[in-house]
Amino acid sequence: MSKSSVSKLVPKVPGVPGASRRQQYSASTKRALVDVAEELFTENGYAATSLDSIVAGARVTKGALYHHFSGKQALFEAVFERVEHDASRAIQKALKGHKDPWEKATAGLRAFLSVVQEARYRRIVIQEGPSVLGYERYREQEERSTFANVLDIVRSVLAAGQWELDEALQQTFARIFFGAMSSAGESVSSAEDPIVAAANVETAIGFILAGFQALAESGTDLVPGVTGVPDAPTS
Amino acid sequence: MSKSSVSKLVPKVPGVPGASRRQQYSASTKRALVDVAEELFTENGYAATSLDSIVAGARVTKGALYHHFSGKQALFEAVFERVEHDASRAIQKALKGHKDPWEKATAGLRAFLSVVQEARYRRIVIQEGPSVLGYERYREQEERSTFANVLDIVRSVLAAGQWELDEALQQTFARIFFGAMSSAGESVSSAEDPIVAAANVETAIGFILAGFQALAESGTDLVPGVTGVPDAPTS
DNA sequence: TATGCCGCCGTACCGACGGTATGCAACTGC
DNA sequence: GCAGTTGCATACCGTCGGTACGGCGGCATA
Repeated sequence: MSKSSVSKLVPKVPGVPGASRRQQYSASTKRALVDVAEELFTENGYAATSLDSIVAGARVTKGALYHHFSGKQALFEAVFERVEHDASRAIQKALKGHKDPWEKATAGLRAFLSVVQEARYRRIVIQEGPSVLGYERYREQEERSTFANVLDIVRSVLAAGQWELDEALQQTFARIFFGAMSSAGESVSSAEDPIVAAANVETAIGFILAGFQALAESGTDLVPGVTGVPDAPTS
Repeated sequence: MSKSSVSKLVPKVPGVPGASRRQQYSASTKRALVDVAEELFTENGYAATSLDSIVAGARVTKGALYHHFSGKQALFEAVFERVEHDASRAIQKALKGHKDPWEKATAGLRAFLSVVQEARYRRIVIQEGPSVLGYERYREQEERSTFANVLDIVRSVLAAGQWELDEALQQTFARIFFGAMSSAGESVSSAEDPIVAAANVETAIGFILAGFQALAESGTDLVPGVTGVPDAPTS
């Protein structure tokens, strides 16, 4: 398998019909490279995928690859951006129409759990993203897409609880939930029965949200814990 | 810098005084390899660290390396195990003496936040661990050390709330908290001011724990959410 | 003490991979 | 038609992980 998804040589870039013939061909090969790269990166990982195998799958040569991308990492980043973009779109779609923050959070949770079960998202974004791109670059990429969705949901929930938190603390909450759901999603996908595992995750997160609701109804305030977490040894 | 930590050629393995001269030499070089590897992996990452630079730092050759390890990945795994082991010990030490589950959780949280600020733990365990070892191997390594501590804490908290959950759900809670704290720790370390960032994390997690307490006092039960999260498209 | 053995490690080498330099052919604007 | 540019192929290089093999030296045995 895996050869079936390789795009045809015939240009078919319907998004840019006004482009010249040359530009259409160029966009077609570039797209073919990203397609094949996404497939192979997902299947074998970044390090185990050779550029030769990618260009062979796209039926071009390394000359074409290095014409469109500055190197292997840049190609990975193009794949990364597309996967992130698709994921973010899917989540946004699921959020649409929900007004109640708690329902919104539940819908977002389910959408995220669905996204995180895609092999390409787990492999490319969660597993290899931080390692290949470096954490800094990984973070700034992700903050413009999926993480932004999580942050949006978190803001809604916090606003529903009448808590007024500064920007940094909201970001912290979003980080926590994002990390929690990424890790949970990873374990869901590798579970024997992903269905019940996903249900467990939903139960657990739902329980945490229920705790938020309980605190909101009782009017409990946030107590800052400036108790001073010791910083790490400089080793 | 970085050359200062390279061990001397003279054997100095005080842990095994009964060993023969040969064995001492052997253990010394093996230890030197792991030391240098840990340092270089932490500083430059796995892929950007060549075996030549490692053996040069340890003042041996590749023959020695391949005598002690089956390859680069095995060497990384040795480093990984040691870093994980140290981290787990540090957390266990912090947990000692605490009887109240909530205090225990707070102490564990602080210990973890401290550990996760070590550059070697973030780089080797969190960032590159899943990518280099593969998620399966990463998980089984980690479940014997740091994750076990988190699971222990989670069990305590859940037991304090009188909730009787099955094993899978407890593991799910632990996964969630582990991922949350890993992600949070990563952002703490890369923050402009890690001190206040750590305080924010403590506040946020503390708030979630407060929600647990509120639910425990009100006797709220866990409602399983078998509402069926849709599984991913097979792409 | 002599000797055979084997653990420990050095040397030399290989194939594969990421990256680069260069050339050329096809398309485009004039 | 013609020069210039774009898009890509070909050939090549340096580096890296990994392997084959040899030898030196400690160590148990007679």
